[in-house]
Amino acid sequence: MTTIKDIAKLSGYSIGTVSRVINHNPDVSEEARMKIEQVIQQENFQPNSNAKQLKQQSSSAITIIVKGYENMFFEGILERVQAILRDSGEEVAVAFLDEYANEVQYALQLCTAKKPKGFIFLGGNLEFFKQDFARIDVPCVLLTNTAESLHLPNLSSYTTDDRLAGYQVIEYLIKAGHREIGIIGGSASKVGSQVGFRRMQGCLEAFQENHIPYNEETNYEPSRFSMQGGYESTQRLLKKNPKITAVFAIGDTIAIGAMRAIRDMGLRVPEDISVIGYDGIEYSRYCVPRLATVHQDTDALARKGVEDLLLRLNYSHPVTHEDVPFQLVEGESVAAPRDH
Amino acid sequence: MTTIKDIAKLSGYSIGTVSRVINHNPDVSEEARMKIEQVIQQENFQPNSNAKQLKQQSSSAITIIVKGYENMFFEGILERVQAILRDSGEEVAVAFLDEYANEVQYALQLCTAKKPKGFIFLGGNLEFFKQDFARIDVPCVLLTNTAESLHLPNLSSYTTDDRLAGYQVIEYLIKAGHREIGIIGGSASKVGSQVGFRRMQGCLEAFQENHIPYNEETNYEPSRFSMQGGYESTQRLLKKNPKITAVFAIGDTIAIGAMRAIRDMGLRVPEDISVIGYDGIEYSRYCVPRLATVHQDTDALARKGVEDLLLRLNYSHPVTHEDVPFQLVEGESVAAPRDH
DNA sequence: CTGAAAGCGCTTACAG
DNA sequence: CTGAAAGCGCTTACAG
Repeated sequence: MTTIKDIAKLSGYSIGTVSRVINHNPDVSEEARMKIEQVIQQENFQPNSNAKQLKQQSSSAITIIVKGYENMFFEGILERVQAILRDSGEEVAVAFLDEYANEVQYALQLCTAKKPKGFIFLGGNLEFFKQDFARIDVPCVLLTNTAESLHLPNLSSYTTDDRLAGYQVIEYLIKAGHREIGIIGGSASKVGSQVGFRRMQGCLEAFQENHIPYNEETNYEPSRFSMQGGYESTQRLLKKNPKITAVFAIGDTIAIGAMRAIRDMGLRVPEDISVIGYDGIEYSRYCVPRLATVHQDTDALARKGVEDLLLRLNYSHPVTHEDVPFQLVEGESVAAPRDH
Repeated sequence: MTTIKDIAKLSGYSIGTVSRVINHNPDVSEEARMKIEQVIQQENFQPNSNAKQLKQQSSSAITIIVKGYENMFFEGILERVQAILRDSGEEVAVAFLDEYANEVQYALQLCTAKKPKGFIFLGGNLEFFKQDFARIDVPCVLLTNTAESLHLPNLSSYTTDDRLAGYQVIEYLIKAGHREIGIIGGSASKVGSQVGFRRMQGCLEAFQENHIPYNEETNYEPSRFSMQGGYESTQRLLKKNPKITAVFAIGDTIAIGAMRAIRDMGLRVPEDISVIGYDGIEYSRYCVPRLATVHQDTDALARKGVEDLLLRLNYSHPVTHEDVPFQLVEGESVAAPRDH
């Protein structure tokens, strides 16, 4: 293996100077830089990251923490994030956690064990960030939730405007003629920091503004972000409230389960029950019927998140909190209710 | 941060002995071991992996290479593999590659750059392994393809018996009454080492044994492992051969695209065209109609692959090549052809 | 069974 | 602008 020593010998400079060239230290003569870079090129030299990290007392890996299994939406972002990071030459570690696990606690643990140089959270519960994030001292980015209100010094966040999107979904269903609308997904709305809470807030606003009654008891059912969760919750919801004509599943994965449940109850989508999802995963464009949904801009989320992290990793750059645009896709799964 | 030095001081032994305890070296007195382990416990000491790896000249990360994007089947395995590895305290890096990329070349690159201590390949082209794998000297496991015939000294493999499963799929369709069967997916069958080739082999055997004509020109269409690939290929296939009454998509993701394409051509599944997939992803149980498919045992694949790797990483353990059982799931997407 | 010591490949004050 | 040297935290012959 070629080491910095070889490069030093070959270039005629000391390893100190070679190290400076590698790390873009400005205190190197143009001449030395040229020569050393040429040798590095020619030898195809890669600095040993273990040695580097040992000195710098940190690991080279950026860790991506994904909340929830079988979450196709997050997996789409994950793939993008990983690809961009890889192209930037960064090492990427990935951890999948249960959607109810404490991701900040987990990150904290990793910090003492492996000292990653940064984190990207795919999904996150603000409550956990409020409690424990202060002890994390590496740059972090939260995707699909906003941490603006927390004012943490090393946490950026990028998200869809969930409140607005939730509002538009309900408005859309109301305009289609629905009055008895069910909502599925997320934990009980009291838990103010889970994904889905802001979506729910937007929904409530839309109900109020349109004077449509909404009763959490009869029109809401919590669900995990999974097909099975959606399946079971939908059955419970429609059993306890048979008047419902439209269902808003706050994740496409949930919506898939919902559509299957409706079908298994002998009803049809959208003729008997309309369904609208959230996320805009690829599958929403292929299922039968095509799913109405809120399409989140996976690409922008991934790109902005990574750019932000890289910037803050390498320079002193302020944290950012930004909404990325979304799009309500009409699909084929929403129709006017039967009676209208 | 507590280091091995602190533990040495606190326990009254030298750092050498502490290191031996950490690494389960048998040449340590019971007394020393007890005392040192107690101090490690009490201080919650984690050895610095960078220092360790620097000495041992390898990185601590096990790298998982996933071939193909939006491959829900691989993502299911990935999540399992990652979780098991994490519970074993291993660091896990992940790389998603295009399904046609050269994964061995990529692994080779990583070997010089980061020196991972092992690889798990999710999907792999045997051709690439044949060409370049010899230069990889860390333990590797290939999942969903068999490398038995390659006789590589550090490559185990676990897979479904694709040939047999392919055989059973065609047999099943024939028993259902189909004579004009289309196959979608994989590269041209000449490329003998891609996923899908062995599935195809099984299909051909079944056709022959049952004296059903099969013509690659008119009954086959290649496709990427993606919904869009499946969608487009199915349209091409059914246009060039309208007599087809059943389609075998060699991946569920492809099958999803196929079902959508059939629908968009004004036909119904399974009334007009039967569809059967491969993989048994979760979604196959939720789509409408439920997808007939070959259910691969994700869990066994993940578990056996990881166990094998860990064993070979920590002890001298021989490579293994094993088939895991599969199951043909009938679903709702296959029916007798119209004319029968 | 144990300790002292060399060394893994790098970075970074320090001195010049 | 450059080099010599210390040191990051660990492992592992070596000697005893």
